[in-house]
Amino acid sequence: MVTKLATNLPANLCQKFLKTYLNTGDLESARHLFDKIPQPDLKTWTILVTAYTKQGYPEESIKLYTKLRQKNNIRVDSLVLLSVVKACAVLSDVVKAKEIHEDAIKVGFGSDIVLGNALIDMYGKCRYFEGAKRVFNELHMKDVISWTSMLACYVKCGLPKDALCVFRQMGLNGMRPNSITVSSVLPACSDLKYLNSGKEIHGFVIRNGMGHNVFISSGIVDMYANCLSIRKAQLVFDGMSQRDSVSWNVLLTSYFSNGDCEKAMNLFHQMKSEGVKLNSASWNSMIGGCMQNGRTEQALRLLVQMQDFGFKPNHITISSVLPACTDLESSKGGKEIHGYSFRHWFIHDMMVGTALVLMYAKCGNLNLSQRVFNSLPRKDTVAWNTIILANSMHGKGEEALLLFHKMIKSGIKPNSVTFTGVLSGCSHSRLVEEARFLFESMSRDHKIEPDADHYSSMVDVLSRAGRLEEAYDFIQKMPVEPTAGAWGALLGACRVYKNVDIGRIAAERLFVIEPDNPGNYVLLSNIFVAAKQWDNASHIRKLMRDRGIKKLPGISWVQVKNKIHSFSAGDKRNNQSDKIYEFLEELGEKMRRSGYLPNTDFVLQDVDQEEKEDVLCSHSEKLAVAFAILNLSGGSSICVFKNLRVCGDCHTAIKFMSKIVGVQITLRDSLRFHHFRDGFCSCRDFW
DNA sequence: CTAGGGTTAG
Repeated sequence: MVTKLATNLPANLCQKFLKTYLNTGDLESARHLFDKIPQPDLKTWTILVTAYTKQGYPEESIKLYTKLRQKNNIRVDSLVLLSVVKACAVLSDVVKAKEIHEDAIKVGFGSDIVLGNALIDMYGKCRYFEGAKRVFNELHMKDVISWTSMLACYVKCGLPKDALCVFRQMGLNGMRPNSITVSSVLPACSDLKYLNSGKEIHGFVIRNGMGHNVFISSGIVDMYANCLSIRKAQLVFDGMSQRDSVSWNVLLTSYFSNGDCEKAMNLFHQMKSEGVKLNSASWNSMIGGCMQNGRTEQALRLLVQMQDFGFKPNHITISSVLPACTDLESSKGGKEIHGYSFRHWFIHDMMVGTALVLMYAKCGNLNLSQRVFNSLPRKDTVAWNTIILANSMHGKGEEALLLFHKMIKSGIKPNSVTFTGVLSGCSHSRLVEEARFLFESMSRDHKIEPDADHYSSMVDVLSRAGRLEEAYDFIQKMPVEPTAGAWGALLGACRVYKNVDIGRIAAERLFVIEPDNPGNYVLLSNIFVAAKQWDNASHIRKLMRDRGIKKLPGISWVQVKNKIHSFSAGDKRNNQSDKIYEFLEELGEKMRRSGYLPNTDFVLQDVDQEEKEDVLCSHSEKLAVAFAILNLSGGSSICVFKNLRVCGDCHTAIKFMSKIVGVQITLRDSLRFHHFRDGFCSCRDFW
């Protein structure tokens, strides 16, 4: 009835009907009516845009606003902008944020402090501090909210130093921080581990009687846990006049981030027995804490318990527990979680989506990873970083580069992790010049100073490309202290390229930086063996014995019919062991005939040639691959996981296997994925 | 009318 009349109704009556629908929450009828109005005026548009934002449909709000902008006869005002700014903040969509900012400039928001503040907040939520800074500088007058929003923006963007700077400046400008300012600045002290600044703010809180605010006191607990000790944090917590669930959750999280899982568990029991009202966040803290401390199984058990207590896992729960599915060991639980996120529409949450992209990539399925990424409604920096990293992990350096350029083109700003991802892609695909260009463009074009990780990545790029002297030269000239990562990359390449001199230097540095890492000793010993320097090799092995360092046992595992089967070198525990060794021997014959030469440089023991070949034959990855091939039952691809780097001989052998048996073999080692197909590996033999 | 605590990437 109403919609039929709409074409004839005066504007103010239409608005009245619209409001009536909206008051009862009937967005659908409201939209229906709106669509029937021939020439809605700005006020009518604003009513609907605001309604969409308020009722939790930010996408619709922005869509409608975009439509409005296309109308040449209507100029947007600050009221409608305010609504759409809020919507954009919820979505944290930088691209849209910039467009809306442009519109706001046309309107001239400079004296509209409310719109200006909302814009700063929006940019903060989008993690785009440059935009926020521009708005902040353009504001003619600034109030506490302007300063606080700017400060919070810096914290969100990972720039705690700038946040503290804003905090000091607002004092100099005669602006008094309020309780929200204080609770926003505390995490900055926490991040920087600036105990003195933290104490200073604690003093300010006490002097101004803000100590009773739970937001603030919880922030102080967190600050002390990060900057000083969990004991001091506990003391402050004990002295708090008021505590809510969040205060308890903060302390709980602090114990976990201190690695004290036992204390955290105890605290959780205490919470239950003292009748503290548990909420989803308490369970999320427990699950997230267990995950960060490698207690995968416990996290999955808590996930079940949480539901027994009547709490539904939410998108935060899912994001934090999804990494549990990246090892095949927990793949069963992982599949359940995956199904759960589908059923509950968490797939559309950016963080869940991003965690899924990573999960699929880490499980060896780059295709699905890419598909989830493509289906993401919006892609932020973290999402792009993840897909770039996923491609790099799988040896797709060119794709990683392509994605990087796409990211820039779509208006998403790269951060330091982005460059770690692309550079690692370059190193796995031998893209030396591309990497050099990227590395130089970091500070020049993107204002990101390379850190130790980026320098290590460059060492890795040069090393894997076989430019060992250049890499060594680069290490010596780099302005930051070379990390174990840098020397490790160089040492690994020295094994591949059989360079004794540089390998020895790199290893000696590593023996100082990480004396307990057995991998370095093994690598150097392998290098000596390959160069037939038996004495040096046995010297290294003696060094290992003297220092009590044990070689980490290599373990490979593979899933066959929903069960995980794991293998160690020479393993005969599997009930198909006889068949496996028989098969490998048979296969070895065929391989030799097509040109395979066992490379005994990769054997540590002092045994004769024939025995060495036997040892090679029984490496865990070969056993797992053989087992998987024997149990293919019609399939054409297998996926094997190994805890250490793949052995060089196994790498060659598996290439032959893929050709002779005609299967696709995916092998994930500690560093990356190898995709073997028809006698070739995706890593192009630079593993 | 505008700002705050637990979650995602190495």
